[in-house]
Amino acid sequence: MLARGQAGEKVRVQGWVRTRRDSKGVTFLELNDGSCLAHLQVVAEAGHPALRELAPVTTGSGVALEGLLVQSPGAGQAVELRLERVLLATPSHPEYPLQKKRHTLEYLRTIAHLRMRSNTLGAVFRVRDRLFHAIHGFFRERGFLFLAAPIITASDAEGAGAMFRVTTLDVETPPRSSSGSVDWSKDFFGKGAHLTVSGQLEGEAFALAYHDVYTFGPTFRAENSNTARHAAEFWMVEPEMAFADLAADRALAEAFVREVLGQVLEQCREDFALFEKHWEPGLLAKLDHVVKSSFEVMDYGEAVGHLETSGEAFQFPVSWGADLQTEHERWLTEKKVGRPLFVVNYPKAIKAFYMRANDDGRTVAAMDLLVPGVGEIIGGSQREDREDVLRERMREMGLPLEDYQWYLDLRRYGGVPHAGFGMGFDRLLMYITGMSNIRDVIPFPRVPGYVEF
RNA sequence: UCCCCGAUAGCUCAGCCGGUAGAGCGGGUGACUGUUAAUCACUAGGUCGCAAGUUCGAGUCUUGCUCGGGGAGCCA
Repeated sequence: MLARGQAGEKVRVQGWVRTRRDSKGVTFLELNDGSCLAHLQVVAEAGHPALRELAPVTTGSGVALEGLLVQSPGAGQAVELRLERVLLATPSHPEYPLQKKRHTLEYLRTIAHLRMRSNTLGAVFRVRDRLFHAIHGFFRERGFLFLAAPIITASDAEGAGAMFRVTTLDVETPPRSSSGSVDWSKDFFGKGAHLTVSGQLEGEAFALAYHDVYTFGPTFRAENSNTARHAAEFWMVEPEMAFADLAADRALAEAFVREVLGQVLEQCREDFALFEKHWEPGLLAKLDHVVKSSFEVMDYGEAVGHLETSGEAFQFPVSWGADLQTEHERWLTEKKVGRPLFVVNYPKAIKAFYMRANDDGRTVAAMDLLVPGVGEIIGGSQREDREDVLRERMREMGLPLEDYQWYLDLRRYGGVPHAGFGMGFDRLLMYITGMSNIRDVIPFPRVPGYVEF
Protein backbone atom coordinates (compact mmCIF):
# COMPACT_ATOMS: atom_id res chain seq x y z
CA MET A 1 0.00 0.00 0.00
CA LEU A 2 2.89 2.33 0.81
CA ALA A 3 4.38 1.52 -2.59
CA ARG A 4 1.27 1.61 -4.74
CA GLY A 5 -1.37 3.46 -2.75
CA GLN A 6 -2.93 6.52 -4.36
CA ALA A 7 -4.09 9.47 -2.33
CA GLY A 8 -7.87 9.56 -2.25
CA GLU A 9 -8.34 5.79 -2.03
CA LYS A 10 -10.53 4.37 0.71
CA VAL A 11 -8.73 1.43 2.27
CA ARG A 12 -8.86 -1.16 5.02
CA VAL A 13 -5.68 -2.01 6.88
CA GLN A 14 -4.77 -4.69 9.39
CA GLY A 15 -1.62 -4.71 11.45
CA TRP A 16 0.13 -4.22 14.76
CA VAL A 17 0.86 -0.92 16.43
CA ARG A 18 4.55 -0.05 16.62
CA THR A 19 4.15 3.30 18.34
CA ARG A 20 1.46 5.71 19.38
CA ARG A 21 1.86 9.48 19.76
CA ASP A 22 -0.85 11.59 21.34
CA SER A 23 -1.00 15.32 21.60
CA LYS A 24 -3.88 17.61 22.44
CA GLY A 25 -5.20 17.97 18.94
CA VAL A 26 -4.18 14.81 17.15
CA THR A 27 -3.26 11.13 17.60
CA PHE A 28 -0.79 9.20 15.47
CA LEU A 29 -0.47 5.43 15.20
CA GLU A 30 2.30 3.67 13.32
CA LEU A 31 1.13 0.35 11.91
CA ASN A 32 3.16 -2.56 10.57
CA ASP A 33 1.87 -5.78 9.01
CA GLY A 34 5.19 -7.44 8.17
CA SER A 35 4.91 -6.79 4.44
CA CYS A 36 7.75 -4.29 4.51
CA LEU A 37 10.02 -2.41 6.83
CA ALA A 38 8.19 0.91 6.65
CA HIS A 39 5.17 1.65 8.81
CA LEU A 40 1.86 3.18 7.81
CA GLN A 41 1.04 6.32 9.76
CA VAL A 42 -2.59 6.61 10.85
CA VAL A 43 -3.94 10.03 11.88
CA ALA A 44 -7.02 11.02 13.86
CA GLU A 45 -8.03 14.48 15.03
CA ALA A 46 -8.89 14.83 18.69
CA GLY A 47 -12.58 14.24 19.29
CA HIS A 48 -12.97 11.81 16.40
CA PRO A 49 -15.54 9.22 17.56
CA ALA A 50 -13.32 6.33 16.47
CA LEU A 51 -10.68 7.38 18.99
CA ARG A 52 -12.83 6.12 21.85
CA GLU A 53 -12.39 2.56 20.58
CA LEU A 54 -8.66 3.16 20.25
CA ALA A 55 -8.26 4.35 23.84
CA PRO A 56 -6.67 1.10 25.14
CA VAL A 57 -4.45 0.71 22.07
CA THR A 58 -0.71 0.87 22.81
CA THR A 59 2.47 -0.56 21.34
CA GLY A 60 1.91 -4.17 20.29
CA SER A 61 -1.87 -3.95 19.88
CA GLY A 62 -3.52 -5.47 16.84
CA VAL A 63 -5.97 -3.33 14.87
CA ALA A 64 -8.08 -3.37 11.72
CA LEU A 65 -8.95 0.10 10.49
CA GLU A 66 -10.76 1.80 7.66
CA GLY A 67 -9.90 5.21 6.34
CA LEU A 68 -8.88 7.46 3.51
CA LEU A 69 -5.37 7.41 2.11
CA VAL A 70 -4.17 11.01 1.84
CA GLN A 71 -0.99 12.87 1.04
CA SER A 72 0.90 13.45 4.25
CA PRO A 73 1.80 16.98 5.24
CA GLY A 74 4.52 15.56 7.49
CA ALA A 75 8.06 14.87 6.35
CA GLY A 76 8.49 11.18 7.09
CA GLN A 77 6.07 9.61 4.63
CA ALA A 78 4.37 10.25 1.29
CA VAL A 79 0.94 9.02 2.28
CA GLU A 80 -0.90 8.38 5.53
CA LEU A 81 -4.25 7.00 6.56
CA ARG A 82 -6.91 9.39 7.79
CA LEU A 83 -8.86 7.24 10.26
CA GLU A 84 -12.59 6.81 9.67
CA ARG A 85 -13.65 3.59 11.36
CA VAL A 86 -12.24 1.04 13.78
CA LEU A 87 -13.14 -2.51 12.71
CA LEU A 88 -11.12 -4.28 15.37
CA ALA A 89 -8.87 -3.20 18.21
CA THR A 90 -7.18 -5.83 20.37
CA PRO A 91 -5.11 -4.20 23.10
CA SER A 92 -1.68 -5.33 24.18
CA HIS A 93 -0.70 -5.78 27.81
CA PRO A 94 1.45 -2.91 29.17
CA GLU A 95 4.25 -5.41 29.77
CA TYR A 96 4.68 -5.97 26.02
CA PRO A 97 8.40 -6.80 25.93
CA LEU A 98 9.29 -5.05 22.67
CA GLN A 99 10.05 -1.41 23.19
CA LYS A 100 10.40 1.48 20.80
CA LYS A 101 14.15 1.35 21.01
CA ARG A 102 16.93 -0.92 20.01
CA HIS A 103 17.17 -4.26 21.79
CA THR A 104 20.13 -6.58 21.81
CA LEU A 105 19.89 -9.66 19.59
CA GLU A 106 20.56 -11.77 22.69
CA TYR A 107 17.47 -10.39 24.40
CA LEU A 108 15.35 -10.82 21.28
CA ARG A 109 16.34 -14.51 21.21
CA THR A 110 14.64 -14.93 24.57
CA ILE A 111 11.37 -13.72 23.01
CA ALA A 112 11.62 -15.65 19.74
CA HIS A 113 7.82 -15.72 19.49
CA LEU A 114 7.72 -11.91 19.29
CA ARG A 115 11.08 -10.85 17.89
CA MET A 116 9.92 -10.89 14.25
CA ARG A 117 7.90 -7.79 15.14
CA SER A 118 11.17 -5.89 15.53
CA ASN A 119 12.66 -4.11 12.53
CA THR A 120 15.80 -6.20 12.22
CA LEU A 121 14.31 -9.64 12.74
CA GLY A 122 11.31 -8.65 10.65
CA ALA A 123 13.70 -7.87 7.80
CA VAL A 124 15.72 -11.06 8.31
CA PHE A 125 12.72 -13.33 8.00
CA ARG A 126 11.40 -11.41 5.00
CA VAL A 127 14.75 -11.89 3.26
CA ARG A 128 14.74 -15.54 4.34
CA ASP A 129 11.43 -16.02 2.55
CA ARG A 130 12.61 -14.27 -0.63
CA LEU A 131 15.84 -16.28 -0.65
CA PHE A 132 13.90 -19.52 -0.26
CA HIS A 133 11.75 -18.71 -3.27
CA ALA A 134 14.69 -17.39 -5.32
CA ILE A 135 16.44 -20.74 -4.85
CA HIS A 136 13.44 -22.77 -5.95
CA GLY A 137 13.01 -20.38 -8.86
CA PHE A 138 16.63 -20.74 -9.95
CA PHE A 139 16.42 -24.53 -10.24
CA ARG A 140 12.94 -24.55 -11.64
CA GLU A 141 13.95 -22.27 -14.51
CA ARG A 142 16.73 -24.68 -15.39
CA GLY A 143 14.47 -27.72 -15.40
CA PHE A 144 15.81 -29.27 -12.19
CA LEU A 145 13.42 -31.72 -10.57
CA PHE A 146 12.77 -31.07 -6.88
CA LEU A 147 12.66 -33.95 -4.47
CA ALA A 148 12.14 -33.83 -0.75
CA ALA A 149 14.74 -36.22 0.64
CA PRO A 150 13.60 -38.32 3.60
CA ILE A 151 14.14 -36.83 7.03
CA ILE A 152 14.28 -40.22 8.73
CA THR A 153 17.08 -42.33 7.32
CA ALA A 154 19.00 -45.54 7.93
CA SER A 155 22.24 -44.41 6.33
CA ASP A 156 24.85 -41.83 7.24
CA ALA A 157 25.83 -39.78 4.22
CA GLU A 158 29.24 -38.64 5.34
CA GLY A 159 30.25 -41.56 7.50
CA ALA A 160 30.94 -38.84 10.06
CA GLY A 161 28.97 -36.37 12.10
CA ALA A 162 26.91 -37.35 15.11
CA MET A 163 23.27 -38.14 14.31
CA PHE A 164 20.05 -37.93 16.26
CA ARG A 165 18.54 -41.32 16.84
CA VAL A 166 14.87 -41.83 16.01
CA THR A 167 13.26 -44.47 18.17
CA THR A 168 10.02 -45.53 19.81
CA LEU A 169 11.77 -47.85 22.26
CA ASP A 170 11.49 -47.14 25.97
CA VAL A 171 14.82 -45.52 26.82
CA GLU A 172 14.63 -46.78 30.41
CA THR A 173 14.27 -50.46 29.54
CA PRO A 174 15.03 -51.13 25.86
CA PRO A 175 14.89 -54.72 24.59
CA ARG A 176 18.32 -56.34 24.78
CA SER A 177 19.93 -59.09 22.77
CA SER A 178 21.64 -62.02 24.49
CA SER A 179 24.93 -60.10 24.39
CA GLY A 180 23.36 -57.24 26.34
CA SER A 181 23.37 -54.61 23.59
CA VAL A 182 20.16 -52.85 22.58
CA ASP A 183 18.15 -54.92 20.11
CA TRP A 184 17.24 -52.41 17.44
CA SER A 185 15.37 -55.05 15.43
CA LYS A 186 12.57 -54.53 17.97
CA ASP A 187 12.41 -50.83 17.17
CA PHE A 188 9.69 -49.17 15.06
CA PHE A 189 11.51 -49.60 11.74
CA GLY A 190 12.98 -53.00 12.55
CA LYS A 191 16.45 -51.44 12.62
CA GLY A 192 18.21 -48.34 13.88
CA ALA A 193 17.10 -45.04 12.36
CA HIS A 194 18.34 -41.46 12.51
CA LEU A 195 17.52 -37.95 11.36
CA THR A 196 19.20 -37.21 8.05
CA VAL A 197 22.45 -35.26 7.87
CA SER A 198 22.20 -34.80 4.08
CA GLY A 199 19.87 -35.61 1.21
CA GLN A 200 22.74 -36.09 -1.19
CA LEU A 201 22.69 -39.87 -1.59
CA GLU A 202 18.97 -39.85 -2.32
CA GLY A 203 19.59 -36.92 -4.66
CA GLU A 204 22.11 -38.99 -6.59
CA ALA A 205 19.55 -41.76 -7.07
CA PHE A 206 17.09 -39.26 -8.53
CA ALA A 207 19.74 -37.57 -10.70
CA LEU A 208 20.38 -40.94 -12.34
CA ALA A 209 16.76 -40.94 -13.52
CA TYR A 210 15.92 -37.26 -14.02
CA HIS A 211 19.31 -35.85 -15.08
CA ASP A 212 19.16 -32.68 -12.98
CA VAL A 213 17.56 -32.61 -9.52
CA TYR A 214 17.83 -30.86 -6.19
CA THR A 215 16.82 -31.36 -2.61
CA PHE A 216 16.09 -28.48 -0.27
CA GLY A 217 15.04 -29.29 3.25
CA PRO A 218 15.94 -29.67 6.89
CA THR A 219 19.00 -31.60 8.02
CA PHE A 220 20.22 -32.43 11.52
CA ARG A 221 23.54 -32.71 13.31
CA ALA A 222 23.92 -33.88 16.89
CA GLU A 223 27.44 -32.39 17.09
CA ASN A 224 28.21 -30.56 20.32
CA SER A 225 29.27 -27.46 18.41
CA ASN A 226 28.92 -24.29 20.42
CA THR A 227 29.55 -21.57 17.87
CA ALA A 228 27.63 -18.78 16.23
CA ARG A 229 27.58 -20.72 12.94
CA HIS A 230 26.20 -24.10 14.01
CA ALA A 231 22.66 -25.26 14.65
CA ALA A 232 21.37 -28.75 15.37
CA GLU A 233 18.60 -28.27 12.79
CA PHE A 234 19.30 -26.34 9.60
CA TRP A 235 18.36 -26.34 5.93
CA MET A 236 20.49 -27.44 3.03
CA VAL A 237 20.22 -27.01 -0.73
CA GLU A 238 21.73 -29.91 -2.64
CA PRO A 239 21.61 -30.03 -6.45
CA GLU A 240 22.82 -33.11 -8.30
CA MET A 241 23.45 -33.36 -12.07
CA ALA A 242 23.92 -36.46 -14.20
CA PHE A 243 26.36 -36.39 -17.13
CA ALA A 244 28.26 -33.69 -15.32
CA ASP A 245 31.85 -33.26 -14.16
CA LEU A 246 33.46 -30.92 -11.65
CA ALA A 247 33.65 -28.05 -14.16
CA ALA A 248 29.89 -28.24 -14.74
CA ASP A 249 29.35 -28.38 -11.00
CA ARG A 250 31.46 -25.26 -10.55
CA ALA A 251 29.60 -23.43 -13.29
CA LEU A 252 26.29 -24.25 -11.62
CA ALA A 253 27.49 -23.09 -8.20
CA GLU A 254 28.73 -19.80 -9.62
CA ALA A 255 25.51 -19.09 -11.52
CA PHE A 256 23.52 -20.09 -8.44
CA VAL A 257 25.23 -17.73 -6.02
CA ARG A 258 25.28 -14.79 -8.39
CA GLU A 259 21.69 -15.07 -9.60
CA VAL A 260 20.09 -15.84 -6.27
CA LEU A 261 21.95 -13.04 -4.53
CA GLY A 262 21.22 -10.58 -7.30
CA GLN A 263 17.53 -11.38 -7.18
CA VAL A 264 17.18 -11.03 -3.42
CA LEU A 265 19.16 -7.80 -3.39
CA GLU A 266 16.80 -6.41 -5.98
CA GLN A 267 13.66 -7.48 -4.10
CA CYS A 268 14.63 -6.37 -0.61
CA ARG A 269 16.41 -3.05 -1.06
CA GLU A 270 14.81 -1.47 1.98
CA ASP A 271 15.73 -4.39 4.22
CA PHE A 272 19.32 -4.47 2.99
CA ALA A 273 19.61 -0.74 3.68
CA LEU A 274 18.79 -1.54 7.31
CA PHE A 275 21.40 -4.31 7.52
CA GLU A 276 23.95 -1.99 5.95
CA LYS A 277 23.18 0.83 8.36
CA HIS A 278 22.85 -1.07 11.63
CA TRP A 279 24.68 -4.35 11.30
CA GLU A 280 27.36 -4.45 8.62
CA PRO A 281 28.60 -1.24 6.99
CA GLY A 282 29.89 -2.20 3.55
CA LEU A 283 27.47 -5.10 3.18
CA LEU A 284 25.95 -3.84 -0.06
CA ALA A 285 29.34 -3.28 -1.67
CA LYS A 286 30.42 -6.76 -0.60
CA LEU A 287 27.37 -8.45 -2.09
CA ASP A 288 27.43 -6.31 -5.19
CA HIS A 289 31.02 -7.37 -5.74
CA VAL A 290 30.06 -11.05 -5.51
CA VAL A 291 27.20 -10.61 -7.96
CA LYS A 292 29.34 -8.75 -10.50
CA SER A 293 32.73 -10.47 -10.39
CA SER A 294 33.48 -13.77 -12.07
CA PHE A 295 34.83 -16.36 -9.67
CA GLU A 296 38.47 -17.48 -9.56
CA VAL A 297 39.52 -21.16 -9.68
CA MET A 298 42.59 -22.50 -7.91
CA ASP A 299 43.99 -25.97 -7.41
CA TYR A 300 44.39 -27.07 -3.77
CA GLY A 301 48.12 -27.60 -4.33
CA GLU A 302 48.43 -24.13 -5.77
CA ALA A 303 46.49 -22.65 -2.83
CA VAL A 304 48.80 -24.35 -0.32
CA GLY A 305 51.78 -22.97 -2.27
CA HIS A 306 50.41 -19.42 -2.06
CA LEU A 307 49.73 -19.82 1.65
CA GLU A 308 53.24 -21.16 2.34
CA THR A 309 54.88 -18.23 0.60
CA SER A 310 52.39 -15.61 1.86
CA GLY A 311 54.53 -14.46 4.77
CA GLU A 312 51.40 -14.37 6.94
CA ALA A 313 51.64 -15.61 10.53
CA PHE A 314 48.85 -18.19 10.55
CA GLN A 315 47.76 -19.78 13.78
CA PHE A 316 47.69 -23.17 12.06
CA PRO A 317 50.58 -24.33 9.87
CA VAL A 318 49.90 -25.06 6.22
CA SER A 319 51.27 -28.02 4.34
CA TRP A 320 50.06 -30.26 1.54
CA GLY A 321 47.61 -32.77 2.97
CA ALA A 322 46.22 -30.56 5.74
CA ASP A 323 42.68 -29.20 5.55
CA LEU A 324 42.40 -25.45 5.07
CA GLN A 325 41.39 -23.53 8.20
CA THR A 326 38.99 -20.60 8.17
CA GLU A 327 41.95 -18.19 8.46
CA HIS A 328 43.52 -19.75 5.34
CA GLU A 329 40.29 -19.67 3.38
CA ARG A 330 39.73 -16.04 4.21
CA TRP A 331 43.26 -15.03 3.30
CA LEU A 332 42.93 -16.72 -0.09
CA THR A 333 39.60 -15.20 -1.04
CA GLU A 334 40.13 -11.78 0.58
CA LYS A 335 43.83 -11.03 0.22
CA LYS A 336 45.11 -13.28 -2.55
CA VAL A 337 42.37 -13.01 -5.18
CA GLY A 338 39.95 -10.44 -3.74
CA ARG A 339 36.83 -12.18 -4.99
CA PRO A 340 34.93 -15.48 -4.67
CA LEU A 341 37.25 -18.42 -5.19
CA PHE A 342 36.83 -22.12 -5.96
CA VAL A 343 39.52 -24.33 -4.48
CA VAL A 344 39.49 -27.68 -6.28
CA ASN A 345 41.12 -31.12 -6.14
CA TYR A 346 41.67 -31.67 -2.44
CA PRO A 347 43.71 -34.53 -0.95
CA LYS A 348 41.48 -37.59 -0.80
CA ALA A 349 42.37 -38.28 2.83
CA ILE A 350 40.52 -35.21 4.08
CA LYS A 351 37.39 -35.62 1.94
CA ALA A 352 34.32 -37.86 1.91
CA PHE A 353 34.22 -41.38 0.49
CA TYR A 354 31.90 -40.60 -2.42
CA MET A 355 34.14 -38.05 -4.14
CA ARG A 356 35.68 -39.14 -7.44
CA ALA A 357 39.35 -40.12 -7.30
CA ASN A 358 41.58 -38.16 -9.66
CA ASP A 359 44.16 -39.88 -11.87
CA ASP A 360 47.06 -38.64 -9.71
CA GLY A 361 45.98 -41.16 -7.07
CA ARG A 362 46.11 -38.70 -4.21
CA THR A 363 43.41 -36.08 -4.83
CA VAL A 364 39.65 -36.13 -5.42
CA ALA A 365 37.42 -34.01 -7.68
CA ALA A 366 36.15 -31.83 -4.86
CA MET A 367 35.47 -28.11 -4.74
CA ASP A 368 34.87 -25.53 -2.03
CA LEU A 369 33.55 -22.09 -2.84
CA LEU A 370 35.14 -19.47 -0.62
CA VAL A 371 33.75 -15.95 -0.36
CA PRO A 372 35.22 -12.82 1.23
CA GLY A 373 33.92 -12.31 4.75
CA VAL A 374 33.23 -15.89 5.80
CA GLY A 375 35.26 -18.46 3.91
CA GLU A 376 33.60 -21.68 2.75
CA ILE A 377 29.99 -21.35 1.71
CA ILE A 378 29.53 -24.27 -0.71
CA GLY A 379 31.13 -27.72 -0.81
CA GLY A 380 30.70 -30.05 -3.75
CA SER A 381 32.27 -32.77 -5.87
CA GLN A 382 32.06 -35.00 -8.84
CA ARG A 383 30.90 -38.35 -7.44
CA GLU A 384 32.80 -41.59 -7.76
CA ASP A 385 30.91 -43.36 -10.55
CA ARG A 386 33.15 -46.47 -10.85
CA GLU A 387 31.67 -49.24 -8.74
CA ASP A 388 34.95 -51.03 -8.05
CA VAL A 389 36.78 -47.84 -7.05
CA LEU A 390 33.91 -46.75 -4.80
CA ARG A 391 33.64 -50.16 -3.14
CA GLU A 392 37.36 -50.16 -2.44
CA ARG A 393 37.23 -46.66 -0.98
CA MET A 394 34.29 -47.52 1.29
CA ARG A 395 36.12 -50.61 2.51
CA GLU A 396 39.19 -48.46 3.23
CA MET A 397 37.10 -46.12 5.33
CA GLY A 398 35.35 -48.95 7.15
CA LEU A 399 31.79 -48.23 5.98
CA PRO A 400 29.23 -51.05 6.34
CA LEU A 401 28.85 -52.09 2.68
CA GLU A 402 25.57 -53.90 3.30
CA ASP A 403 23.87 -50.61 4.28
CA TYR A 404 25.06 -48.95 1.09
CA GLN A 405 24.26 -51.70 -1.42
CA TRP A 406 21.61 -49.51 -3.01
CA TYR A 407 24.17 -46.71 -3.39
CA LEU A 408 26.59 -49.11 -5.13
CA ASP A 409 23.72 -50.32 -7.35
CA LEU A 410 23.47 -46.81 -8.78
CA ARG A 411 26.94 -47.36 -10.28
CA ARG A 412 26.11 -50.85 -11.48
CA TYR A 413 23.00 -49.84 -13.46
CA GLY A 414 23.95 -47.01 -15.78
CA GLY A 415 25.95 -45.03 -13.27
CA VAL A 416 27.00 -42.17 -15.51
CA PRO A 417 29.34 -39.42 -14.29
CA HIS A 418 27.50 -37.04 -12.00
CA ALA A 419 28.26 -34.16 -9.69
CA GLY A 420 26.60 -31.90 -7.15
CA PHE A 421 27.08 -29.63 -4.21
CA GLY A 422 25.61 -28.73 -0.86
CA MET A 423 24.99 -25.29 0.55
CA GLY A 424 23.88 -24.34 4.05
CA PHE A 425 20.82 -22.18 3.53
CA ASP A 426 21.01 -20.49 6.91
CA ARG A 427 24.71 -19.71 6.48
CA LEU A 428 24.05 -18.08 3.13
CA LEU A 429 21.35 -16.04 4.82
CA MET A 430 23.81 -14.97 7.53
CA TYR A 431 26.25 -13.94 4.85
CA ILE A 432 23.79 -11.80 2.92
CA THR A 433 22.06 -10.16 5.91
CA GLY A 434 25.24 -9.48 7.88
CA MET A 435 23.86 -11.33 10.92
CA SER A 436 26.77 -12.92 12.75
CA ASN A 437 24.82 -15.54 14.73
CA ILE A 438 22.89 -18.34 13.02
CA ARG A 439 20.29 -18.12 15.83
CA ASP A 440 19.22 -14.77 14.43
CA VAL A 441 18.35 -16.08 10.95
CA ILE A 442 16.42 -19.23 11.99
CA PRO A 443 12.83 -18.70 13.16
CA PHE A 444 13.09 -20.99 16.19
CA PRO A 445 16.70 -22.19 16.41
CA ARG A 446 17.80 -25.46 17.99
CA VAL A 447 21.35 -25.66 19.34
CA PRO A 448 23.10 -27.85 21.95
CA GLY A 449 21.34 -27.40 25.30
CA TYR A 450 18.52 -25.29 23.90
CA VAL A 451 15.08 -26.16 22.45
CA GLU A 452 12.64 -23.47 23.43
CA PHE A 453 9.41 -22.49 21.67
C1' U B 1 34.61 -30.34 24.23
C1' C B 2 38.56 -26.38 25.25
C1' C B 3 40.00 -21.00 26.18
C1' C B 4 38.36 -15.96 27.41
C1' C B 5 34.48 -12.42 29.01
C1' G B 6 29.90 -11.33 31.38
C1' A B 7 25.18 -11.60 34.76
C1' U B 8 22.59 -4.86 38.94
C1' A B 9 14.88 -2.05 37.68
C1' G B 10 10.65 -4.54 32.17
C1' C B 11 15.09 -3.10 28.52
C1' U B 12 20.26 -0.82 27.88
C1' C B 13 23.79 0.18 31.31
C1' A B 14 26.74 3.10 35.53
C1' G B 15 28.06 1.89 40.52
C1' C B 16 35.68 4.37 42.43
C1' C B 17 39.89 1.95 47.86
C1' G B 18 34.28 -3.17 50.64
C1' G B 19 30.27 1.35 54.08
C1' U B 20 23.84 -0.51 52.70
C1' A B 21 21.10 1.25 44.92
C1' G B 22 21.54 5.16 40.27
C1' A B 23 20.61 7.08 35.00
C1' G B 24 18.34 6.78 30.22
C1' C B 25 14.54 4.28 27.80
C1' G B 26 9.94 1.61 28.69
C1' G B 27 5.14 1.58 32.14
C1' G B 28 1.44 4.90 34.82
C1' U B 29 -0.55 10.10 35.49
C1' G B 30 -0.82 15.01 33.60
C1' A B 31 0.56 18.95 29.91
C1' C B 32 1.29 20.19 24.75
C1' U B 33 -2.35 22.68 17.63
C1' G B 34 0.90 17.54 12.79
C1' U B 35 4.04 14.10 15.50
C1' U B 36 8.31 10.90 13.16
C1' A B 37 12.22 5.98 18.52
C1' A B 38 7.80 13.40 19.54
C1' U B 39 8.69 16.77 23.69
C1' C B 40 8.04 18.53 29.00
C1' A B 41 6.63 17.51 34.31
C1' C B 42 5.45 14.06 38.09
C1' U B 43 5.32 8.90 39.61
C1' A B 44 5.73 3.55 40.58
C1' G B 45 9.32 -0.10 39.98
C1' G B 46 15.38 -3.83 42.60
C1' U B 47 16.43 -11.13 47.47
C1' C B 48 22.33 -6.82 42.73
C1' G B 49 21.92 -14.91 38.58
C1' C B 50 22.16 -19.09 42.62
C1' A B 51 24.88 -21.28 46.90
C1' A B 52 28.68 -20.97 50.30
C1' G B 53 33.07 -18.32 52.34
C1' U B 54 36.23 -13.95 54.15
C1' U B 55 34.75 -9.44 56.97
C1' C B 56 32.07 -5.37 62.15
C1' G B 57 30.00 -4.74 57.17
C1' A B 58 29.81 -7.71 50.35
C1' G B 59 26.58 -5.33 44.18
C1' U B 60 32.00 -4.81 45.04
C1' C B 61 36.80 -9.81 47.41
C1' U B 62 37.23 -15.72 47.13
C1' U B 63 35.25 -20.63 45.62
C1' G B 64 31.58 -23.67 43.29
C1' C B 65 27.28 -23.90 40.22
C1' U B 66 23.72 -22.05 36.48
C1' C B 67 22.78 -19.15 32.30
C1' G B 68 24.46 -15.84 28.30
C1' G B 69 28.27 -13.91 24.81
C1' G B 70 32.97 -14.22 21.93
C1' G B 71 36.83 -17.38 19.99
C1' A B 72 38.79 -22.47 18.77
C1' G B 73 37.93 -27.51 17.18
C1' C B 74 34.16 -30.07 14.00
C1' C B 75 31.50 -28.69 10.04
C1' A B 76 27.03 -26.62 6.55
